Amino acid sequence: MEKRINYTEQAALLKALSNPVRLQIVHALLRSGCRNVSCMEQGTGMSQSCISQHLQKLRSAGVVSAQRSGNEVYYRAASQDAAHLIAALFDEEATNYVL
Amino acid sequence: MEKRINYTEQAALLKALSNPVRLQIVHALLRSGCRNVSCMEQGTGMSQSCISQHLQKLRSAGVVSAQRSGNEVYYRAASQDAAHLIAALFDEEATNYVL
DNA sequence: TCCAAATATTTCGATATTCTAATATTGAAA
DNA sequence: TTTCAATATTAGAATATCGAAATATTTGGA
Repeated sequence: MEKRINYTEQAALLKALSNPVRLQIVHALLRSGCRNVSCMEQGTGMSQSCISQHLQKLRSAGVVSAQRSGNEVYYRAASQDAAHLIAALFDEEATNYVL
Repeated sequence: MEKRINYTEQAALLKALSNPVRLQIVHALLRSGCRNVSCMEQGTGMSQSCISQHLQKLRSAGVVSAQRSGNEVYYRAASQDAAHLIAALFDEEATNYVL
């Protein structure tokens, strides 16, 4: 029974994470750091619009999910695969991650 | 002693692998499959020029290395980090990889 | 209702990516 | 030396990405 590999799909995951800002955002979420946009602005030094656009991409890739609470929107890492990948990338334990 | 994280650098590795053709090429190299361009043409269905250009990118990212032998050029996976990452992506053992 | 805070969306210019087609290079063999 | 097979390079069109600026939306509170 051969393992079926979809390179297009896996490449899409890599692509979603292949930007420094997005990578930092997801990593912070996994380590339970920044959860809303304004915090991510601080962390990355990018504009609100820029962060929001990156979060959009991450959402449509299924890497993060969002939940509104009053004025703010709380983001969470939502992909086991992404977590697994990032753990390997940074040589960390995925079991310490929050998702 | 905090771990120093360079998101730009790690994102660059992800980016180098974030294309289906490049991902398949590197995966095949790691599994000791295709080693020269003409074989990769077969495997991916892409043109010779296209493969060659992707190999260029992979080389400048340090993911593969090349060695000429007569008419042909043999490529090899050259990055432990990339191997580690791809092993996680495909849920395989990096110890089975060739590099 | 009106306003302010937090976030999202749209628009736009600059740059990057990807592929094909055409051409160049390299090495071996006739 | 000519030629062929393998690979590399260049050029160009179509499309995607990125970030800033401006504007829109949503929600809670005065």
